[in-house]
Amino acid sequence: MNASAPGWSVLARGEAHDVIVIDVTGSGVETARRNCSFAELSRIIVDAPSTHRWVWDDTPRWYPALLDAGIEVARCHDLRLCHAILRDSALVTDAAALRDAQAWSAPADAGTADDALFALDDDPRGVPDAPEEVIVEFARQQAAVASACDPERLRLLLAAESAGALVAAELHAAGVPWHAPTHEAILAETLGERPRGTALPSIVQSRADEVRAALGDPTASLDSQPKLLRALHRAGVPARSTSRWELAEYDHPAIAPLLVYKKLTRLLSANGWNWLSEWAADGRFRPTYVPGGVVTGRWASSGGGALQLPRQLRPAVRADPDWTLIVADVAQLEPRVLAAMAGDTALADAARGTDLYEGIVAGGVVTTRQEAKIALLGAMYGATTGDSGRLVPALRRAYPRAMALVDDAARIGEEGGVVSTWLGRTSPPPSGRWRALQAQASDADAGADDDTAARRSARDRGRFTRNFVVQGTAAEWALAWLADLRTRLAALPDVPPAEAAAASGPIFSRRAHLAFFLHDEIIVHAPRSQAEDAAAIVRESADRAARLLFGTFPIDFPLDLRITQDAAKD
DNA sequence: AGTGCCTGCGCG
DNA sequence: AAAGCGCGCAGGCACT
Repeated sequence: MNASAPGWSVLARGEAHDVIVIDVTGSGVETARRNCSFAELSRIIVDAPSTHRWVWDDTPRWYPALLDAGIEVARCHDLRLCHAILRDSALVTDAAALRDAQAWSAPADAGTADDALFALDDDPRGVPDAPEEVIVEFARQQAAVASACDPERLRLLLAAESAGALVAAELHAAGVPWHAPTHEAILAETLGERPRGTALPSIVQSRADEVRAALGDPTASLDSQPKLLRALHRAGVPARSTSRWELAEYDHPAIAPLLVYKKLTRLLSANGWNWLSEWAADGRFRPTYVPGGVVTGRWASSGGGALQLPRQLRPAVRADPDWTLIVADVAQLEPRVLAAMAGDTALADAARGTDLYEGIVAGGVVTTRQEAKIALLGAMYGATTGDSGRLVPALRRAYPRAMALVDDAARIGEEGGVVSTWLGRTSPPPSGRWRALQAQASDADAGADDDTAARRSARDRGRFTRNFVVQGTAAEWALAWLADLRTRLAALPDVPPAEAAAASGPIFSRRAHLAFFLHDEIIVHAPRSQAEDAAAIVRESADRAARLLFGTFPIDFPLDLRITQDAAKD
């Protein structure tokens, strides 16, 4: 390889455990091919310029092993993720070849995360990794991009999505610094001392006793929804469900301790001592992130409930000694994205300060911040009734362009069409079942029930496509933020070995690194000496993401950012 | 014993 | 059953 020329290399798996490195031009023309060992591959990657792009079937099958060996990859093209985008994108004029290549439509498989590359058993349930198939798929994708009506946007999306795959692997490798003693203290204070065996912690048991006493039913089951419902009925509480919101409606002495009991058992079962020993025993919480796991382009996760960490446990996210956390989230990401997409300067004006909702109040559209918030959420989610639905018309008058964008997306969805994000991720077409339901309702002999069901499913789909364009574009903004952030953090110098945070692994123990990501929020774990630099990078990356997506349109994405020891909200 | 659905609740 | 989007997970339960 000519180390000075930015380029592309396709990586594939050869016989036994060797790797086939195929140098290609950006348009997919093959220029050189060779076999190598893992050690040789590591050397090739380290020696390549940072602009070189590594093309591979599936990031979780390559990158974890490289990270373990201390090798970082600057740029990649993840064929599985990009296939899914290109196959469905409305920007692509001819996706037939991609749709025919069904082997590339394998869903993300968390089981490939830790083992697949160089594993002894090769039972790849995922996408193909043989050289010929990988090369052909790459060529298909390059052709699809070239044929698109806006190739640059798609290239941006594919690069961002692939960078996200790298970030996901890095987040897993580095982990969230987790302070078990703090977690245990929260559990002890909230639930009571950890019991032996299967007994309930003392405070949980006390609340259960109170509920049963108030019900006059010493054997009432509190954990089985149907049994609890019957016990409530016997005690004169005619609830139809056992959800918190409904139970709170009733005035009965069992309700208050029951609501507490439910809250405590939730903490116990979701993030109790078992969770701690299973997921954070070594001082790091390492969830498996699943880039592209949500149709809108958001990430999903599997294992440990990474995307549901209760705020209550945030204090347990704590920097290592001599390190700090930079905790940053975007204020009102989705409405800002909507303003920019729609070119709605009135909404962008409202967003000018730090609080978009206050901006809407200041514009006289509604009278309180709370109203502004539920109105805007209602507009993006498709609320039609209640407080939210009532306030939406005021928004429609004040911000006609933004509202037209989401209203159009909803109408298209109701009619069975597809909608796209800013960079070209396109919603899936309606299912056969959905189309059949609509067709049935328009039959001459359709009954009123058919009609009702069809209208309802049409509106359901409209709310989905309405939200898709906003949620999906917000996810693109977040990917752009992450991509720039990881690159710039990677350029920070290593700190002296004495300051290393050993649990973060061979790469991330020595400099600031991403530790957590959740839709519109990131946590960076940084040596104290790098905290200010890293925080500046976090802010600058947000600005660069805004410009990358929306150019000169006057919208900003202010961060709530703090440099702290732990992630508790202060 | 394994599966798949339902309810409920955590997160954005 | 929080009006309205997107998720994951635990526990119970009905089914095979």
